[in-house]
Amino acid sequence: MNEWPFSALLLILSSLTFTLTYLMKAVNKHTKIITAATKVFAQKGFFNARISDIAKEAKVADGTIYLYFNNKFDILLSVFEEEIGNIIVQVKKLLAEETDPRKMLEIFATKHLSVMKKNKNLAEVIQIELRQTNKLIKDYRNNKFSEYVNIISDIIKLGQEQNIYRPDILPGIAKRAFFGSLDEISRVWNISLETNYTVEETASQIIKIFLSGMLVQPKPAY
Amino acid sequence: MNEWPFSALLLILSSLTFTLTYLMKAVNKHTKIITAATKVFAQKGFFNARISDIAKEAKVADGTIYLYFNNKFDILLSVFEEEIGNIIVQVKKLLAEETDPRKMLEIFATKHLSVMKKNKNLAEVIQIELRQTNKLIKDYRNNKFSEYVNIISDIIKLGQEQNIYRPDILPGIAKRAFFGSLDEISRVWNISLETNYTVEETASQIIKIFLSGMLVQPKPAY
DNA sequence: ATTAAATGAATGAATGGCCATTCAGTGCCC
DNA sequence: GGGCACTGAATGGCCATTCATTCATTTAAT
Repeated sequence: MNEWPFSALLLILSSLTFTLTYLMKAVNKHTKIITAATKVFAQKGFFNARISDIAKEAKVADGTIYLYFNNKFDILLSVFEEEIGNIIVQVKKLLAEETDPRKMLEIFATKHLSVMKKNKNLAEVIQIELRQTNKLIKDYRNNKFSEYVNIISDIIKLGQEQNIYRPDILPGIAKRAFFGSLDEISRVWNISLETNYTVEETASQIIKIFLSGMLVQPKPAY
Repeated sequence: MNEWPFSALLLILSSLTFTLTYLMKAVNKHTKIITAATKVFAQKGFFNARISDIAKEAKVADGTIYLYFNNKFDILLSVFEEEIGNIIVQVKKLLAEETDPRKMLEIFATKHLSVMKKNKNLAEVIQIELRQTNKLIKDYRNNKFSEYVNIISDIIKLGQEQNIYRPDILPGIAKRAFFGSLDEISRVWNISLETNYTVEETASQIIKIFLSGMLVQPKPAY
């Protein structure tokens, strides 16, 4: 009776400690492996990356990786889902504070370019490895990638409802064009050694083109 | 004296036959292997493609491939150089007959999309494998790919000289945006099973966006 | 004209290296 | 002392590349 609360406390503490330790360790290892894998995949490409490279980078044993992932391919998928998920959350948060569809597109472009410029490893994984993968998965999996790109078409539809964007623009095509532009630009940033335009300059050019077009004013009929 | 012309004829015929046979065989094998490799790479990806797959597809022995190519990677490069070279020639020929920079962009878009739609194997090799590869080669090799994309910026510069395109558009960025749009669209065509917009519809949308922008008329200041 | 080397293209089975995955073992914590 | 995360050496399969051999064609010799 006297000791019961104490031992209960101990029990709770102990279980709590255990749980925390377990989770922390698990999360840390998991995260460490994901981070390491992102880096290694980006540097060597998926097929040239060795499990032992990832293990070394993450400072775990080769075998440990198989305690957290089923196989090499599974690592790639996890890298992607996790990383693009983060970006989606960030972008949506930024967009929630803006109502002008013109500004919203600019926010998307700026965010995309700055993330890709800052995190070249991630950028390379998304641009190259993801595509490899998509090809295998095709439409079988309704992936995060679609969710990401659909943010663009949602903005365009919103702008059309507000009579800001032309109704004859097909959002399904325009979203591809817009994303493709950003993707190609960040792809080139990643492979070229030269210093480049800033994120802001580039986003501004892209917005200029997509909102107003390349023709001089006043517009000739075309 | 009597027989000389005849034997000379024979000699010519024989040497001709020899040359033709030799060349035909060589060209055929080389071409057959390239064609087979394009198909196999597109279906399985570079790293999953087996030399034996290519050999089987080309109906030659595994070893034969090494009489024409140094190694697997060399095959990939050859596939690319050869195929994109063809496209460049075709596009340049089409463009030579047009002087309006607006029409020229449309021609480029239409040609690119139709080639990529028609030849899905090639499209996949270019879109995915080439990028894999570019990453390894980086700027070490001044490749055909640059030549291809620079066609776009040349058109834009031409248009700027003629005061048709806005001078504040940076051709180096715009070319990436334009190519990226086309590339992303044809990439999606390739992985999705649904029937899509036609080449003409799509090219028209792209041109609409890049020439006049997505904003409604009259343009609000932005 | 016929036969006998010689050339070299083509073959495909064998080699050898690489590496994803496994699993028997270690040590830690309860 | 047993359960657990973790380890890393060993395994086994795969596949690019090689090379001894076959086959077809040309050249040379008689």
